[in-house]
Amino acid sequence: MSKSKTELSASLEDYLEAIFLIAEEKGAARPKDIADRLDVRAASVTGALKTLAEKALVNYAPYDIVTLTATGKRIAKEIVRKHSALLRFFSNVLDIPRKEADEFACKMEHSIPDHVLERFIGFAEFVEKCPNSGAIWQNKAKGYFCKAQGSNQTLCDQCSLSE
Amino acid sequence: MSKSKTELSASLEDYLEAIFLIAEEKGAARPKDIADRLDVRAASVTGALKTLAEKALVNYAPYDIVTLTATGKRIAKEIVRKHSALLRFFSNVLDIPRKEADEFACKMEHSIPDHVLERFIGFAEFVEKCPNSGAIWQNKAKGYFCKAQGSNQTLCDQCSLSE
DNA sequence: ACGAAAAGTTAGGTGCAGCTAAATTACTTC
DNA sequence: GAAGTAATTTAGCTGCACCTAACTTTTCGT
Repeated sequence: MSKSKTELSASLEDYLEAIFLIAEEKGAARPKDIADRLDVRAASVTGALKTLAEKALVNYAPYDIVTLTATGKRIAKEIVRKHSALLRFFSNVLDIPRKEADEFACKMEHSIPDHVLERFIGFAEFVEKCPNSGAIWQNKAKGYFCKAQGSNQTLCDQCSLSE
Repeated sequence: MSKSKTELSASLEDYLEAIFLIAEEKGAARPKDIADRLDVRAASVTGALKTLAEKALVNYAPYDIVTLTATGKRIAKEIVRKHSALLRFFSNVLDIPRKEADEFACKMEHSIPDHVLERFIGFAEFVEKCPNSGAIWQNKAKGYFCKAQGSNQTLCDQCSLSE
């Protein structure tokens, strides 16, 4: 028995995620698509697919189209969820440019504990839903982060940042 | 010339950081201390030290004490700065338990872009310094994250979360 | 339907970062 | 100062994740 333990490396998680997203976009995932998306060579994809097949996360047959098993799909969705949540936080709360936010989310998604993820999500929801605190926050944050465009207006009247 | 490019792996950055912190705590870093701190075997430390010495980041001589070069120290401080900033954010803003916050900071510190780091820092400063928005935020956050201890009081009167 | 081009696979290689086991050096302590 | 113990290093191995080069299979255009 070869480690049925579902402990995936960051790399294998990337493959799973890529397969899932490609399948969503264009129906089915072919090795070439995966290679392009992950910016690796086709040979590397073959290797990864074999490993994932051993773990029963993808259905793989040589020269055939790649699909996720039920388990594989479940795990892929988990990863996508993390990615999306992080992206949302970086974009909406920290106001990081999309591309950069996406890249960093990609790195973090493999190591973030569930527990911490929930906090990120809660935080983003709070900032988005709370028009008072959220708005103050975002404006202050931008003013603070980017003094160039900073107006002097004090949105938060008790705030020591409004010097 | 063997890659004077200062592109360090996450692993090597961990060694650098460990050496720096050990040196701060107890004056000098010995391989054993490093091994204990990073939870690797002594033999692995020797290997890493040789690599770091090649890159002129540590002063290494067999059986001698390990010190950082000026460059090594500069880089180590950068890493520590990132680690501290992330830890602060996770602890003070997201209210993650210390240990977990520390572990996750340890993973993120190697891949976070400067740009993003500054946002985290600004965010933490804002929440800490702004007694109005900050306090509302934190209380709502706790209430939101942890319904078990959630009182019904509405700190933010325009907030749609206070249902 | 056949031949070229594209896609996929295989075989074998690299670098990294860890490991064990065995040898060496340094440190105690009597 | 000799002996035992602890620390360190060396040598060689493993697994991972990528790569290139060469081969095989599939697909497509005419």
